[in-house]
Amino acid sequence: MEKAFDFAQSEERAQDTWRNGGGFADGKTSAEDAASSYSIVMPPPNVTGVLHMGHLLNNTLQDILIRMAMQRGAAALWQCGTDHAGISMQSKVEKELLAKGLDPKKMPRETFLGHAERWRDSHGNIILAQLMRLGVCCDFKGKVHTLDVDYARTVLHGFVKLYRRGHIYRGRRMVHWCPQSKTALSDEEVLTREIDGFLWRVRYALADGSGRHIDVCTTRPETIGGDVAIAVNPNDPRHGDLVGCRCWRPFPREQIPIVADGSVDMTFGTGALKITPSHSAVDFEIGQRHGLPLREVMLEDGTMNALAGDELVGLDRAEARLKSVEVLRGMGCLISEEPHRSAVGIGERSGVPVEPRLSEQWFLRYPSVELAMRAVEGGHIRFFPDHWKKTYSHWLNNIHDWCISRQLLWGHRIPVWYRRGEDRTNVENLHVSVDGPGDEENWERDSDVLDTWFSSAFWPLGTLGWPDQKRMAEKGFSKFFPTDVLVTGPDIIFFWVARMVTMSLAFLGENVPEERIGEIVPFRDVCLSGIVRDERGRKMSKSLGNSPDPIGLIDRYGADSVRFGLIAASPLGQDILFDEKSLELGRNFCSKLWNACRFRSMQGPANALRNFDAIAAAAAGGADFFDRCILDDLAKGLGESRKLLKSDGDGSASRYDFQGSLHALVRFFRDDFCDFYVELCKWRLKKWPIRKNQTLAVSDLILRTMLQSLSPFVPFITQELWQQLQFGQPGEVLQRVPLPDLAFAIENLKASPAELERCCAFRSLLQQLRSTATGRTAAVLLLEKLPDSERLTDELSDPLIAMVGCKSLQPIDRIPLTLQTVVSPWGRLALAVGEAADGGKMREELAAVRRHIAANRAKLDDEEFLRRAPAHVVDGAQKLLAENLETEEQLASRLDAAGQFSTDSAIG
RNA sequence: GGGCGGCUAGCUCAGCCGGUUAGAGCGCCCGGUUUACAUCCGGUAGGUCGCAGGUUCGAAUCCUGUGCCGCCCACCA
Repeated sequence: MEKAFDFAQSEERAQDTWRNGGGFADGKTSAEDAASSYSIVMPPPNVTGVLHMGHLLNNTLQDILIRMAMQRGAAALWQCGTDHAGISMQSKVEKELLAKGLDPKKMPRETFLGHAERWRDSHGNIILAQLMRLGVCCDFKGKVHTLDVDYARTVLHGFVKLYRRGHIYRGRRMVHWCPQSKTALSDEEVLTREIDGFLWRVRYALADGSGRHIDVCTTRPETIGGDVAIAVNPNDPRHGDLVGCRCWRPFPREQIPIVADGSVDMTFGTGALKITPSHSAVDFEIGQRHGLPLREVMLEDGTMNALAGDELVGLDRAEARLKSVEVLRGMGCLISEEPHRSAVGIGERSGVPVEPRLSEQWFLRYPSVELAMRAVEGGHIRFFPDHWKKTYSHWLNNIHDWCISRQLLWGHRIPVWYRRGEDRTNVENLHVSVDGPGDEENWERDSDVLDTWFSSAFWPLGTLGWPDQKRMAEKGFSKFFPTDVLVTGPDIIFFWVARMVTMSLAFLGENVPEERIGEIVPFRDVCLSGIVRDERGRKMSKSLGNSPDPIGLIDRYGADSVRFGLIAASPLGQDILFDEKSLELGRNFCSKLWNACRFRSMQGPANALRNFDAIAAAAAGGADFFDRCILDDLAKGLGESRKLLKSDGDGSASRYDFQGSLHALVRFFRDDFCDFYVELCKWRLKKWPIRKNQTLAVSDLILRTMLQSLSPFVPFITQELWQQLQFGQPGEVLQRVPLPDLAFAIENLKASPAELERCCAFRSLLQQLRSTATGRTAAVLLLEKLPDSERLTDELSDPLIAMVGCKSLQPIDRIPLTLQTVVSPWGRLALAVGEAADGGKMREELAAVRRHIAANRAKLDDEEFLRRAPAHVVDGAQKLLAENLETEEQLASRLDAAGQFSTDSAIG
């Protein structure tokens, strides 16, 4: 074997092996009928996107789960694909066209879509190719794009169904409008940000010629042209007499009424509110209540129209605000200007303030909301960490109808046709279907497309062929739905997770009784990973430049190290602070794994022993208690690892503790196997050749099992080593090799409780002796053989010496009292270090032990404790007390003797 | 204005349906290359578990209050 692990070469080789050997989770198994199935849908990345750290973490987690399922022999499907990403894709293409000197606004719909499709086809799969570098074994061949013909049919079908059930309707309502993208947005796509601005107090003169006036406070003077009234609270004594009067709008100068409305907050500003129904959702409602007209002063691109006043027309809304202040000041209507912080809606994609705008849109009244809540409350869908279900429920409890139409070109065009030249508001003139009206020439299709998130709400359904029975059968809908787990970020619980639940329940939930909700949810578990932040806790962003290039990291450290590092650094259910240093942990571990296997390969080939059971049999012959104990450790390590990362989909509580699960494997491998067992075996191999095969068989048993268990986490290096050590047939795909039944295989190798205790004692003995020996190479190990102790065999004395780190082992009749002794199976052991024992340190220890003794005695003297505490706790306290008393006695006598004996003379 | 999460060793975090003397990794410091690995091995030091009350024989863990830090939701113009 090579001296070091060459990840670049191994990655390529492993990919070949997986490609040729069915290494991807395409739902197929070698067995005719898999005993179980397991499925995950990958959150489809944006087709415009490039891989970022979040993808890396998220997909590593999914890959671990799916590989584990494959190892269990389950029919495992990991559906991947890409999302067409409506707004961001459209603006990207528009920008490219403008750069080429083409004006996207002036081209026909089809021309623009042609450009977009070409761009998508040439760049769209970059992100999946990048994911492949990470080693993910999703079903690349079965990838789905949300604009694929079949998937699009799913989406349109869903629309039509919901429309027919009365859940989708068209209406002229206030929506969030993005003047940059020139489309409506959903509530979720608008972020609220506190923005520092001003509050202007503006004077409106009464029209009765009395010289009286009413002042309003506003943050948006540019919309004054849209004012159609002033509203005051009917209970406000300051303005009560003005209700019913008319006043002058400053510009364009026109009389508007003063009305009374209970929703006006008397404590804010002057208690008078200017009513601009076309540009404020609240004002719109007030306007409706009072039968006020609408007066729109802004165009869809955010520039002011003629109604805004001669001074403002043509200006952008931001310029118009400044200008309007200037105009008001010139007119003497501006009473004051003070700094004011207010919450402003910002378009999630565009980053510009959105405008409330009245427009004709399609809305979805969410279906199955109640059921979606019950699905989670009843435990049919479980969140990890659990507390996210509160966020989910809170959102479902407070949702408004969803504006699903977008004034874009790129997306699923709404499957609605209007009879040409007829009144669109008349339902008679509407056609809603997936395939359109037969006589299309008489109809005109709705020009809007659907919100991208509307289409992704169908992801688990559509990728499995719903609602087409034939495609569902092909795709294995009955086998793979519901999916087992959804791994994603908590930031899209609203956007995606909750919406998928409502859709699945709505379409599959007809006539399903409550107890079977679990069969119609889109996924059983939702595992929310943290957000990857930089080492200082800041969100990674392009502008900060703190986001490393994932592919660059893979190039430099290797995919396994990146995966390992990310897992090792991500705490359970919290954001992860990414530091490149954590990748070094991964690299170091890979190196350790490589070297341990290299050491094994140096002892001779394992080629005769490809069969696990044969190895187990060879390991059993003549095994000593160290062999039995290391296998016991192995079983414990594996058990711990699996407990923390259960993914059987058997309904038992999983923890999705990836970090803990990996750590349990690493701990066993490094501490128990490499640093203890292998070190021990070095001498056994050297001094006792007759047991070589047996010893190597134990090693092989462990290495095989570890390679398999680690392979979901670090698939490349394990695949490479599996091949190099010839544990499997050439070309064998490691994730397809069934996990051995370890418990059964090592039945003959089970360590007895006594042996385990002895092994454990031996190791703690080593540790005690080492701490004394550290830094003292001249130390000599003393053995005081007791009458009933075992014989210390040659093959154990050498490793003992080596592992303690001393010079030699010397039998002695009586160990001096000054030395700390440990009891071993071969008698009492002590370390003579050639210098006087450290009395100061011993006195410290003695004081500590005495403190413990006092605390323990107090506890055991307390009758309440004895009466109320459970037996095992009392027993424990008693046992501890006894141990401490013994230690105290030993320490005391050593201290006592310290003055009388010198270690040098004892060795002589 | 509501809601959620965090506060444990220098750093990042476990432990939290109460029970022996609070753990890990990294870092620090000390010591080590005898045929896997210095990308390594061994060892030491380091914490009144944010704060204050309460419940209990017993609290990092449960309850109440409170302080910081972060996030999400919300139409005060």
